[in-house]
Amino acid sequence: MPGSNITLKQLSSILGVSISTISKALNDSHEISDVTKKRIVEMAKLHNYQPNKIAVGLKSGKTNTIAVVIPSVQNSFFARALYGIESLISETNFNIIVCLTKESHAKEVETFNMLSNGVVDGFIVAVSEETQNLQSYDHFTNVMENGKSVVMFDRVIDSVNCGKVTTNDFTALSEATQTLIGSERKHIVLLSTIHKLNVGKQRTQGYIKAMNTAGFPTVILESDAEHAGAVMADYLSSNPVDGIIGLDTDASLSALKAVRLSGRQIPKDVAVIGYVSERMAHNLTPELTTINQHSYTIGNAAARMIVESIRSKSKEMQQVVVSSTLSVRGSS
Amino acid sequence: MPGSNITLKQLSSILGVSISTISKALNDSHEISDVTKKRIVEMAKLHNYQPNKIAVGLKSGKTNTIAVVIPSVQNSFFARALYGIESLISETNFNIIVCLTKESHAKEVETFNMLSNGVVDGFIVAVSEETQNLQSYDHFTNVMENGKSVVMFDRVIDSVNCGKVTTNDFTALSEATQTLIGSERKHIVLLSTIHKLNVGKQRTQGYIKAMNTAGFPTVILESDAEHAGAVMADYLSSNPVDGIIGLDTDASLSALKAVRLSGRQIPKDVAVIGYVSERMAHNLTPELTTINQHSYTIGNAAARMIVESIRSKSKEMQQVVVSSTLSVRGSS
DNA sequence: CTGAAAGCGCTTACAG
DNA sequence: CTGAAAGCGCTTACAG
Repeated sequence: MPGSNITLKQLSSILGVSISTISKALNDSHEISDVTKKRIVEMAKLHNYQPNKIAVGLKSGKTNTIAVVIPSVQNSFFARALYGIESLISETNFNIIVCLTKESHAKEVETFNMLSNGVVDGFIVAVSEETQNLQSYDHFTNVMENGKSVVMFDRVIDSVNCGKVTTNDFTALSEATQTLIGSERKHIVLLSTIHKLNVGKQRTQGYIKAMNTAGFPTVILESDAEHAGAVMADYLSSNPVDGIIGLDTDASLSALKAVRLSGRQIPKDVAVIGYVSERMAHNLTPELTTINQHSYTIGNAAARMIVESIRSKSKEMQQVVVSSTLSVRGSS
Repeated sequence: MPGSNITLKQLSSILGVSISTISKALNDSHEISDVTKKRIVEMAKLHNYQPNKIAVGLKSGKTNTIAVVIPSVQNSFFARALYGIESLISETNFNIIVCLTKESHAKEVETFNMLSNGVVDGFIVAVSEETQNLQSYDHFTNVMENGKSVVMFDRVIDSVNCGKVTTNDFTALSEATQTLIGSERKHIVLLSTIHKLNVGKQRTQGYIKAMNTAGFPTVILESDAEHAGAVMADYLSSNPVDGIIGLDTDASLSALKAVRLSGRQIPKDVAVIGYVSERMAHNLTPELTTINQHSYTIGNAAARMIVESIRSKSKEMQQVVVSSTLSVRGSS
């Protein structure tokens, strides 16, 4: 079908029937007789008629589009969560617009303002680091006041009253720490490059709790991603260490490398547990024991929640927790 | 500002000025006097007026939205290419809709049909494996006939006359092979899990060319991702091998593992070159020599191309090649 | 310089 | 059962 897409108006002049009748027929209205319905549907198919979504959106006030606002897609957690979101959404009549904030508050605010009027029906968001630090949440409440649904996942703000999907970070870390303690480790170090994020704080608390319960001193090393390896190496050079927990991918990989360079054996001398993707865990030497966040499931749950929220227009906000699990491999 | 977004109509009744005047004032038309312009702009700001993008889109026939249709976002190449696309797009007044085909032809076709009428102005696409196999390209030509711009990257169809961003796969492989030959390797094996893709075929040709020139026999092992390790191990167990090139991430990781399990040393006994992300390359033991595709640059170029194409409405299609480079690390 | 009118492509009360 | 009219929120010729 060359040329631009055919419209109801054009169809109307072809068929000699009014636009309203055509619209109703194509939407299978009971008002229209089966005979004309059939005629219209056939002609529409012949001309490959596709309703203009923009026009439908303007009329209905719904766009069937959801914004996914996340810090990055390089991070395997977000990549896989996005996959989970997309998988669920693609089974509905919604589309997703993806916006990457790169941890910038300004970018996040701009995105919300840009999309809130007419472009999307709701937002799935993992809050940027900068927004968490600035504690500036007006862009969330503004769009909610304008009737848009909001669901946060992983990076969540307690004080904003929206849908939430999280993981049990506190418990996951406390259990992982207990596992190390159970295998006779005493000098367990925590390495983190995400101490500024709420998730990082939660995880750290879980570690502290388990260590306190066991009566062991806590050692918490915090650094940016670039220097994590050096920080770890430095500590290793003059302290006893028989266990390390990496709180995020950068910390985990840095820890492995630092131990390797120090000449110690994993897991004989030092056991390591970390956060990396399944695929990477399998390809490290030795394979890394990981805390698995089930990112796909988290994304899926967030998508399901926002679709339900938009469809039901209900104001009550759900909260879902997807538990992390420990996948024990060669490093512990 | 509680309640729903304010419209020109509401602004009009507040200010006692016609809708047309307000529209012109906000679009800074020279037709409007500075005095009223100022009054209107101030009031609009006070009420946090945001133009309804859907209405603007319907009127103008432009949506300022671009579809990015890719097989996956788990694959680090596509994740990083998407990052490159998003980075450029976010500096313009365009948005991106992301759709993941999971290598399914049906999903790809559905996406193009769904978005072609009114939702997006153009498509950036990396063609799915199934579409390449079926050689069924009508969904591309249809949207182009409807006036939408199309830019393909990485996964490209020669016979479709659209914008294209590719890499020099043939040359990159032939150079990588020559590098191994230059360091006295003779028995160089190619391992691939992407032999069904055009990129895979191109790369393989580059390898064959270099081996033929050197007068060495080619050995090409093809497998799905799941069995690549076993295929490689099997070959290693009864043949001389002093070099391996992995044509994709799965093949590269499988090759490393198979060599390791065979007890041979990398790079002393067997040199390995592969395709994995920079980050993963650094965290493998030994660090992997890689062919670096510059995915960010590729995504960036594709995004720039489609924005230019939409803005200029020109029909002439560009073709850009972003060269891959060899990053030599410990494995070769 | 300002405003009334038409129109983008639809849907949906309301008449007939 | 079919159609004319209004309207979603804008922009832009065209009048005045």
